Amino acid sequence: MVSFMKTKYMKTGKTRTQRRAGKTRWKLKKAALDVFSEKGVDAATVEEITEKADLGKGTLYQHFDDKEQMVITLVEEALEHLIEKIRSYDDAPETLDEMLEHLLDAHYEFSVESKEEFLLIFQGKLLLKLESEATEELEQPYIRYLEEIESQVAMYLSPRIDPHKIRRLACAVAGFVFGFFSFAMIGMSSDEIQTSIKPLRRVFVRSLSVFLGR
Amino acid sequence: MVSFMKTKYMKTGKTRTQRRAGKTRWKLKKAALDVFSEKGVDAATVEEITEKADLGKGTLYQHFDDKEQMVITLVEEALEHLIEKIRSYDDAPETLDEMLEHLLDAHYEFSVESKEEFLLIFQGKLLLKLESEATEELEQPYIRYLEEIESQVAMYLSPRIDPHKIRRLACAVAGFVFGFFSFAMIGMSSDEIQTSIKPLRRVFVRSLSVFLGR
DNA sequence: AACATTATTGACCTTTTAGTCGAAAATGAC
DNA sequence: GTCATTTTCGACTAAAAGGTCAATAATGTT
Repeated sequence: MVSFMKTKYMKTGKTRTQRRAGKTRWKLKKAALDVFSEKGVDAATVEEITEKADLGKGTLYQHFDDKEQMVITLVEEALEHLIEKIRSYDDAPETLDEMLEHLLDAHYEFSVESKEEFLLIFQGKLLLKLESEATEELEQPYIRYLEEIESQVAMYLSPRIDPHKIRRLACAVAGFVFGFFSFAMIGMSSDEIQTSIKPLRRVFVRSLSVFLGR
Repeated sequence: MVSFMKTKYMKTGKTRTQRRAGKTRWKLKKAALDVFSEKGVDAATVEEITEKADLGKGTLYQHFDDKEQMVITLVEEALEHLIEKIRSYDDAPETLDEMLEHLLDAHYEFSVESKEEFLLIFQGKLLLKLESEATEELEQPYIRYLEEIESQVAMYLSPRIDPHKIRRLACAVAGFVFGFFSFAMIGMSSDEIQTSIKPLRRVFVRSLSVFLGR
């Protein structure tokens, strides 16, 4: 019988069994993220994931309903991380331009530091447009992400500005970043990408700023 | 025995049998494009395609080696169409700005007129980044597409301009367009997309133009 | 230690799907 | 019309992959 937690586990609130399960879940997510970003969500197989995680196949189904649920979980978390990145800055941007630059930088850094999650977000976005059962569940976190960008930008704008206009701006920022990198990965070396983003960022920011009527 | 073409077929150079086969191939491509853009390349099955084309399964394998080969063919054709769209304009752009605006317009119109091909191009680009056997064969047409943008733009620039800079510009144009629409499709109605692209286009063009040192 | 609970396992079952092939249909040549 | 050639067809095979579950291992409780 479980009754309630023994005193010796009060510190972490977790028994060893729970920690083991937690670690297993983590290993599964890590492996899945790797495989998804490497081969694509659809092409990835459950066995590849469990193999990479060095776990039995059944274990995955202990922790997740199915592959689709797993994708949703990972996309949600990835977008959460991206949002965190967007929210955190060393020193707060003082002008709209600075904020826009920060946004592009945050995306760029995220694409470098968390390449796997970046690729997953990109894939998930595509899945959204394609007929899929999970569309609604998957759409939610993307909306939240766009809203985060909007709210960050809105701070620098008159409250009377057309919300649609801000939405367009958010789409433009997200689209430009994801789109540019995706094309850049085809036609440019990673060095070139790095040196390219700086000057392009400046002009892009300038144009967005103008777009918002500054 | 076939010997050589009879006079009555000299006009088209095709017998009725050949025309039938040609039409069948066309129906297969059309159906595949629909299914690929609707459910995604990976999720699409061969039977869905032949079903939609109202043809037997074996027929597909008469015309294409396999699904992958089919994807490559369709992506190549789609990019060819996009390139044609880029090349054709009512009256030739006179300035760099006009050319850049034309480029964005061409992409936008293409995304509306040939939504299926647009989505396929988008998917193919993603496949490129993911581990895939067809990577090289698929990469080629995308490079050609980027080069087409570059050559269009180069006409308005001093020949001494850094080729890398033009490549960056091409990536930016392609990335912005594909990325923006992809995100716009999540967060905006198609009316909003349409009214959004105009003002964004102008400022984006302006900033690209500045980027090129004009 | 003995027993209860929870987590893990991988052989197994089932469904799906790519790809094949001999038969049938359509067309061409005479 | 008759026979050759090309195209189409769909039942069939084999392989792959998702998902299940009874057995096993690890941990928790007394």
